[in-house]
Amino acid sequence: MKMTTNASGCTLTTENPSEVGEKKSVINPELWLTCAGPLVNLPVAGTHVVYFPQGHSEQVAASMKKDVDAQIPNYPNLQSKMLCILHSVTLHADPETDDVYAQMTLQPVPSFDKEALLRSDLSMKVNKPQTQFFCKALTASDTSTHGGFSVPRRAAEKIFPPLDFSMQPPAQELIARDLHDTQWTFRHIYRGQPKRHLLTTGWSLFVSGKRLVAGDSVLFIRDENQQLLLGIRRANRQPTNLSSSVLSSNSMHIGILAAAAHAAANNSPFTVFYNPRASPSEFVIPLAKYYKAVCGSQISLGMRFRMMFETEESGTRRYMGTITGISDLDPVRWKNSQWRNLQVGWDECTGRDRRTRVSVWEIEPVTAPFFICPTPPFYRPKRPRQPGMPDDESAYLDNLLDMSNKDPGLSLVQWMNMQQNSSLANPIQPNYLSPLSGPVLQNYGAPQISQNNLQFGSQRSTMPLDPLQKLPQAATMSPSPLASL
Amino acid sequence: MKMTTNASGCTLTTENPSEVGEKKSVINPELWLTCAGPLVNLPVAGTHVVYFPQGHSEQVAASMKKDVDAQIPNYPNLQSKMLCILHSVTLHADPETDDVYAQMTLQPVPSFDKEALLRSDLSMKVNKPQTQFFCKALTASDTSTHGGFSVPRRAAEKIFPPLDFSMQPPAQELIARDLHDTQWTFRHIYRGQPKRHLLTTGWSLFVSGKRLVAGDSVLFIRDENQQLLLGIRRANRQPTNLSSSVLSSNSMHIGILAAAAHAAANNSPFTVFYNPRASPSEFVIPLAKYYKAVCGSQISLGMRFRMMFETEESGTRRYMGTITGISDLDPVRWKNSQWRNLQVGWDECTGRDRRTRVSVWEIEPVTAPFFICPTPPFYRPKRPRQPGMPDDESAYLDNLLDMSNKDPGLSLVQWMNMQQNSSLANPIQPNYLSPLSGPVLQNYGAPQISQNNLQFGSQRSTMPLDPLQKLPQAATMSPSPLASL
DNA sequence: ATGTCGGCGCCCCGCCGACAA
DNA sequence: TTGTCGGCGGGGCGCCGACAT
Repeated sequence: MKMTTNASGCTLTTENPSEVGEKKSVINPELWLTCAGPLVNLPVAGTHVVYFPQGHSEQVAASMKKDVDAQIPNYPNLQSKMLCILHSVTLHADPETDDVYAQMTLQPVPSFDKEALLRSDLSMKVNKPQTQFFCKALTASDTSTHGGFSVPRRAAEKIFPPLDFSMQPPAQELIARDLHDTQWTFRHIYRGQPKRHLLTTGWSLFVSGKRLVAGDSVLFIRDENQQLLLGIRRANRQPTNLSSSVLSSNSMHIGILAAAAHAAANNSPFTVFYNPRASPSEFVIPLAKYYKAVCGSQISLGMRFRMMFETEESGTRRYMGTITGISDLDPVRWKNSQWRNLQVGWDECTGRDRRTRVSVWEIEPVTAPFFICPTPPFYRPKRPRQPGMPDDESAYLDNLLDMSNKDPGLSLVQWMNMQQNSSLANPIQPNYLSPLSGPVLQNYGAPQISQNNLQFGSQRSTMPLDPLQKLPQAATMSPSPLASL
Repeated sequence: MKMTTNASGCTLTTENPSEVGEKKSVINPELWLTCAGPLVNLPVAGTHVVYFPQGHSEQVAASMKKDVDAQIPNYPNLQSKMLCILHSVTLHADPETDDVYAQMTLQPVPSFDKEALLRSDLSMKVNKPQTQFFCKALTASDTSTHGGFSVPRRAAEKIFPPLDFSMQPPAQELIARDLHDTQWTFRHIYRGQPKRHLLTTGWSLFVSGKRLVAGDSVLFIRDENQQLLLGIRRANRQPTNLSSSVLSSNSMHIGILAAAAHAAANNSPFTVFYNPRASPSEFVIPLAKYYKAVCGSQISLGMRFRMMFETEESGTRRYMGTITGISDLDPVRWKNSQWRNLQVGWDECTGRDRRTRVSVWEIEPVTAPFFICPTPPFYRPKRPRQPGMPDDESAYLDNLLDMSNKDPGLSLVQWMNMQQNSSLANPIQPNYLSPLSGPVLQNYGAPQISQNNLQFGSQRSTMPLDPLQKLPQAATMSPSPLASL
């Protein structure tokens, strides 16, 4: 198994040749991430994550273009979320379609400690190397057999090696490798009236080889060795495998739930696949991201927030929205789940995916104006929190713990209670509770928390020692209540 | 849902447009069966079948090119076989690869009666319409862009409409439809020196459209309306979906077992997919086929048998073999399962698939010579059974019941006991037990059998009325023991 | 009987600048 | 700045019979 070590010292397992067969190539992580899109943030191997079976099931439903309707057995011991150690993350690309996906090995753990939270938070900072790239949606001319590919001027100047403009016309041979390490060669020429950058010879082979059509996107990046890499993103989000021909949609959903339930009961490892472009929402969330979102924010009806969306050109853009409801997405199967339990409205059209439900860790709360939120419980004169603004890292971490130790805002218990008890009639009047009880992270005496049924995962098995961490057995903290409370 | 009724009055559900999407075409059953191969025998909707989760799991493993190795939770209440009603059979073809597969809806039932057995036996006789067809493996010349398709002389004369030989050269336009009802047109010409049948114009579009390579096969059939249909069979049995990118192999296996266990516990319907060309063995067996094989034959070490194999040209051929062992394929997970529990050796090379393990219903026992089988328990002077020989139907059915009522040979209980108790040291000496007890089918007083744990499926739930059958509630018979005895 | 190849006609792939949006 | 098109040259697709097996 090949490991790459990034700047932070965290390891990212990229490919397991023994499992994929004779394939010897290693997926380039930068290229994989660029293909996955600007919003995808893979958790780092060795850190703690929160796994949502409901979201996992949702991704399969999206891949199959089918609802989760059929009768699926209840797994009463299966939580709506599971605290896990992420043992490995391997990057893959479908050899037929070039669709990127990740394979993650998770192992449920009953609780986490301070260091795990710190490590998770640290890992979130170093995940995305900001590689130089460009991404263009293919036009009808680009994909027709009549001609080549028209390269946007800025893109060519930023990514491609500089041309020798003493030549007439200036031209060079470009060699780029895709996710499977296949080489593609193109003739890059600067000609025409007015002058423009074009890819000619070799381009049609690429289009037909990848079966690209107008609307699909192609992207080029330069890695740290100045090597040219290229990837594709298909436009039509229609699932190719309408019916799986191997397993019924029902069996797939059952398989996911049963595998998770079995792993939870035995604290044993299990494997999931994450397809970034199949479904809009991630279902394996870094612990720190989850923790900060759930413990660090007040969620209330009428609350204003911002959220990131992907633009056509693979950029990001924030849209403003308002929380219009807090309710279970599936009150029958997943009661009191935090998975997409916020109903939202948007100030403007958010493009293709009009999401009406999001999870709390997907949004950035905006400090409410005084007439809506007269006593902001998060107001700190000395260190105001600006969600979404990059801070000095040490200050940020300090802030994270500071928040937990001194001013946790709503505890999770309060928040969950609020969810259950609040009447959702008035969308303007905020109906959160003011912070009353002590901070969660000060509860170092774990037993009483355990009695209160506040642990992640299964209660009947004792916590196995995490093989990846040799931490002193400090006090464990369990700030999250069970959804089945 | 479109239903077609064949000669016997049995219905075969062919396609469910609402589930596949906007696709309105109905899969032609004859074409589907021809593509599936001569050995495939689909059970008929409305009849009883025996479902083997182990075989189902095996097919998924073959599709994924992966062993069933990972830790899979035990389902102690899941039998190695389940008696089911087959509610529906819908035929499908992968839109990308044209691979044929069938979707079956099964519902566990605890027992069956005499009429169910008769209906199952009847349904086996009417399944295969012997359509006229030809099948040719494509040569390098057939698939190259240099030329067209060379049609074997006999094939063209048998399947294609006759040419007008007054023309110079004789030629016509052929229109054939594939499994998706897509029309393909070819120029059929009789020319060259020596004269031969060729498909020219249109052929290369077909080859590139289906992505055929040398070694793949193409087949043409004429349906009852004299319409030309065509299908393909790919040569390389390498699974296209090496890694599923949606579900881990482990979750798939768990999904199969959990779905079957849930259905068995609740006597509720569940759905399976059967890929005829992914794995060599069927895992949904008509009840009568299973019953005749298990109750109608003696199985012993050293026993001689014949078995059908598919030839290169989509024909059938029998190979002779010897039973060299009787043992569990998976003694840990599937103890005392009848799934491929016979180890066999072959007299000659059986071609590509050298199967070393088969199930008893896959073979045709050959009456052993006297020096090996001194007291053949099946010897009936008045009506000797000739396995594999087509009999008069009424006589055959009579024989089936006759056998059950008067001379069942080994009862299943005896046979299972034999499996467990026999020492397998001597491969020549037959070590079966001689028939001792009375016939199973005479045990009409079901309760005592139920006490002996001889029922299919779950015991705790009562048998739900089969909605497809309005049979008089005759006495039920339960000849099969549980594998977990 | 049929797989492969040389010959060769012509279609269309693909490179070019001219426009226009 | 860049999407589309007419022009047009040449490579290869594809039809033919000649062989060989």
